[in-house]
Amino acid sequence: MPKDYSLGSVEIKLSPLERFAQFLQSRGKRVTRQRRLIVEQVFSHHDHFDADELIGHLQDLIAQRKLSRPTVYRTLAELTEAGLIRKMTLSGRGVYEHEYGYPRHDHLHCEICNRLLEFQSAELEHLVAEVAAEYRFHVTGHRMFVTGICAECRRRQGIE
Amino acid sequence: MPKDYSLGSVEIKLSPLERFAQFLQSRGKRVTRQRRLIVEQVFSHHDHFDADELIGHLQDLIAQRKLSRPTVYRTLAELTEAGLIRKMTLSGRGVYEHEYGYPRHDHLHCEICNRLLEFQSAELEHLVAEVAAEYRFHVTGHRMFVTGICAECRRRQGIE
DNA sequence: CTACTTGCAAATCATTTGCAGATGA
DNA sequence: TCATCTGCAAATGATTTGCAAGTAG
Repeated sequence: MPKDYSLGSVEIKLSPLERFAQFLQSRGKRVTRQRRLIVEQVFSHHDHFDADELIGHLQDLIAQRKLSRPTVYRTLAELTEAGLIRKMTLSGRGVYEHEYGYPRHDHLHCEICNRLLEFQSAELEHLVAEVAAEYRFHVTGHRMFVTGICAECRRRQGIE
Repeated sequence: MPKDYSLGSVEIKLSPLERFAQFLQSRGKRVTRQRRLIVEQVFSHHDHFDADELIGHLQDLIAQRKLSRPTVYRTLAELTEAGLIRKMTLSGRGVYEHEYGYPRHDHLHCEICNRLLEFQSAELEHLVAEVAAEYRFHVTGHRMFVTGICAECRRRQGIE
């Protein structure tokens, strides 16, 4: 029987915005219009994104000067600190994904379409623990990227 | 019996410089004094390094204008392309390690001392293959980073 | 009120590039 | 010879910062 590497979701008690508000409050920071707008856009759909893509989605607001590029960067950093999103670096630029409400997972990165597929593996977690024990290393996290070509791109390449 | 995650070395028939010369030739490129100096420094000891550290070691030569910063970057790119070294990105900046003459491995990254420990795991390779098969993903490589605190730093922290 | 925020413009910082002179095969 | 290289200075591009004006609590 093949194992299931797919992802479900994790139950959450607060909306991302509520959770962020909580974080901000605990830091003596304020819930501003800009921060609200950004959180809403970020959590409007589950996807990996970089700062430019996010800014692209917020283009209108930026054109109307309701929001600026630096504020987007500042807020992304806060969301990361708050644990709402997770930041990784792909070929030099920051890439983000939801952390709040999503289970821990790792990635398959397609070199052709640049997409990130997610998978979960209990064995991997176990293996990490085993290696760490051997090195007397205290694990706080891990990040695994498998690079290659996804099924779709392989098919497409086969055709072309 | 605990498993062995440590690394040996891989037998090589050519010195890094010879191998690089071969690569350069195949590309119609030249073996210059600068490229020689850089390869020699890079392979003078097994370690992880970034461009600045390497440039630091070559400081004298740079001061004497026998070598320049852009040439170091250019040569690092060529060495990577040649498969002599492997490039990774750690918090935004490029970090390199020997690939030629060293077995495939993954890393434990200490958040305190910033050191990279290497480990090898056949199980990990196997796991990657298994997950990839499930996704019909064609693997070309993988990169795994376990982050945490190394034994030395834990001891030091325990003391302080 | 007033400390935290923001937009703007300018600064950073690692890395890259254009180009005229230098050099390896 | 002469195409490839190199150093220099300047460009890049993502991200960050200083600062005066705006605003949440």
